[in-house]
Amino acid sequence: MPEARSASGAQPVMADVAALAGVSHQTVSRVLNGSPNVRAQTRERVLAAIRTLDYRPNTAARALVTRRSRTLGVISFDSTLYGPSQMLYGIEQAARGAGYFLSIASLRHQDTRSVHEAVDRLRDQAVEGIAVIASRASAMAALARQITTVPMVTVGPADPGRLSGAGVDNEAGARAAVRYLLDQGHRTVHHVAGPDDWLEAKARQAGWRRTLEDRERPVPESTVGDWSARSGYRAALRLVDDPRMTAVFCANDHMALGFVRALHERGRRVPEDVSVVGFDDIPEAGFLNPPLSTVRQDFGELGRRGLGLLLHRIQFPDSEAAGLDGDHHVAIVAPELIVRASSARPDR
Amino acid sequence: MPEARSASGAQPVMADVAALAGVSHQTVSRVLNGSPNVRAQTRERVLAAIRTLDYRPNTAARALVTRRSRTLGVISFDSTLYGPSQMLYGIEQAARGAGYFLSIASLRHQDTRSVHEAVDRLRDQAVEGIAVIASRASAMAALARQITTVPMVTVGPADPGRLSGAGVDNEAGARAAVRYLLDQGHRTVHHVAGPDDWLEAKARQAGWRRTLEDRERPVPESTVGDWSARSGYRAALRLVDDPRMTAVFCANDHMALGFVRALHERGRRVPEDVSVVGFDDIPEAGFLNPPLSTVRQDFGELGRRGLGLLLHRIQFPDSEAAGLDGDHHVAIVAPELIVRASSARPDR
DNA sequence: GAGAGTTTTGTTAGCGCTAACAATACCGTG
DNA sequence: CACGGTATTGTTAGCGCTAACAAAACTCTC
Repeated sequence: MPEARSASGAQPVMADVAALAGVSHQTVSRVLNGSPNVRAQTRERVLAAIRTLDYRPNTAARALVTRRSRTLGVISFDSTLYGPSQMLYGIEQAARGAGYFLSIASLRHQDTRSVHEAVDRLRDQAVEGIAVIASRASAMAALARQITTVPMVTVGPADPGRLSGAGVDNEAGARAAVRYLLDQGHRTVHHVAGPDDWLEAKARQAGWRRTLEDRERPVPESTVGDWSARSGYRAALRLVDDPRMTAVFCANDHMALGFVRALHERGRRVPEDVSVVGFDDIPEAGFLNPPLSTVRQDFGELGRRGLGLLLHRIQFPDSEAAGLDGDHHVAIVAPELIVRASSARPDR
Repeated sequence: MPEARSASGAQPVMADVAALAGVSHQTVSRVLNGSPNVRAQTRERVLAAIRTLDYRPNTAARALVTRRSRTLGVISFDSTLYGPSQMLYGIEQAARGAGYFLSIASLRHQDTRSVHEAVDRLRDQAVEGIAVIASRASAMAALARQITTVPMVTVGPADPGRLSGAGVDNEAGARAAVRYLLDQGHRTVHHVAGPDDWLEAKARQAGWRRTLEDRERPVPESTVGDWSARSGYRAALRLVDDPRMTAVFCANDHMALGFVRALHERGRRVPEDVSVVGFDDIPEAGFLNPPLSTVRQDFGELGRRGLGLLLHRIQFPDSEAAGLDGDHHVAIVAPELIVRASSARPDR
């Protein structure tokens, strides 16, 4: 006979299901957890009872006894950038596919303290792993220093030597962009870099610089922006009067479009007078005025790959045993140059 | 004397802290939960022990006994749109401020089944409330129909009569844009709408249409896009040869920029030949070619307001007692017209 | 059809915490 | 200094579940 509780309005518990199905609660648990040692007929009865009561196992009770929260955490940033939200989506998909819940902690600042707070917040939640969509060298360093038993990966820039993670080969992307511009016949290529402290910015700048050096071209001073269209606009105002500037590689698309805008205002045509190449391939890049040549990164894939790495690490904790200097697995995703109308041969 | 466990490498538990501080575990619990009836000196001893052991309360155990998960859920969508990620960020901030964890469930499709799956997923996690960043009328209807004891709010479009939520007054924004264009001297205003099924799209279209009707202007057939720059581009190709088209109101900025691009390709100047106004005010809107006039919405504020509503609902469950047709609280955020260079008086 | 092996099911304990109550310590008063 | 009241601390039970073991119910063999 069913327990008294079963009729009440409260959430049904396992005992209610057991009573309705005429079995012990342990048998219900076995059905729920896919134990093979349950008679098919019994399983059916239990499943029917579960449906009847619309029973849902209590996650907290389960987590308490199994010591597994089945939750992963993501640390992300306030950002109007296109990339992070795409990566988050990729991560969410992968987490769901693997049967994990996903909890997020976003940061206003990428400083050490905010990062620690976010990690603490997720640890309080007993997440089994953390994916970090971070990019500031300082933030990454803070993470690497924070001793934690929770597996962690980074998603975004490839940062070999610190934490494992999935990253785009930013340097290769930058090289491809610069090489292409030089091949078009430009004497050299100017650069609008991202903020100093960002790994992506550094890698893209390094790729730009090395390509010029390899080909023995003059290396103009690079300008630093903050990823925003506004900062690209400002950078252009500083460079626009230099007649030797015929090609610019901007560290992201938003700065590139701001750059283009300023050139336009000052009467320098794109691409006839100046070629501009961006980075990211935001969805609207092909519909800007003019359509923007850029380097495409597959952010969704990045998120999925990063999460794959994290899951692996959760499953085989020993793979991290090597420690901080060990072989951190880094999944490198190759970027792809997309040529559109904002770049061309120099017009002379 | 400390329990045997305390020396082991495992996570410390409350009993370990109690042993170290020389009190009962209940006193530790009291300190943790801010009970006033603890002697200051005792509290200090306990806090010291907590720090020494780096103790963190077990969320699962807590949730099990209190029946509160201290977790909220967000349902969001795969989207390259600027709005959703901003709203998510606003929500996260507000949730953190209120001491809640935030769990996300994203959807590939906005169909009924996906929506139900997402809700189930969050319910499995025992979230105390759900914020939905949704916009499809069908998805919203599915939500409203899904009987759940979990409080729910929507964030994004104002949808009075169904679920409570925070929304932008899209119709007012559209009216402002159209009124402005008419005031500039345009005979009428064309419209590129968002997808049929989206509430924002409907509201903006309604605002556009009514404003024209109020002023007894001809109402051109509107074109439907999918929010993407590409669809704006295509819409423009269909309209570009109509010489009577001198002003266009696009339902979002991405379509607007695609629209501008197509006009440019076909040799129609913006704003001299055609004025274009968008909606959203994406951060780069001011740096497009030409800078885009648009209607600004404060997505972050929207997220915060929505979450505020949700928290209220969690605290006072009765406020929803009115049922589906009752007084749903809707926080309306007013949008703001931003005039830039993509719009002007008709040039004739 | 008895015995050994294999499924299938049931019973018990306990995960780490808070709620409820019980017990003590402390306070000022008459 | 005994007393009632209050502030502080301790004890016990149980949240809903799974793990470990125990018991029962089937097999199959000879």
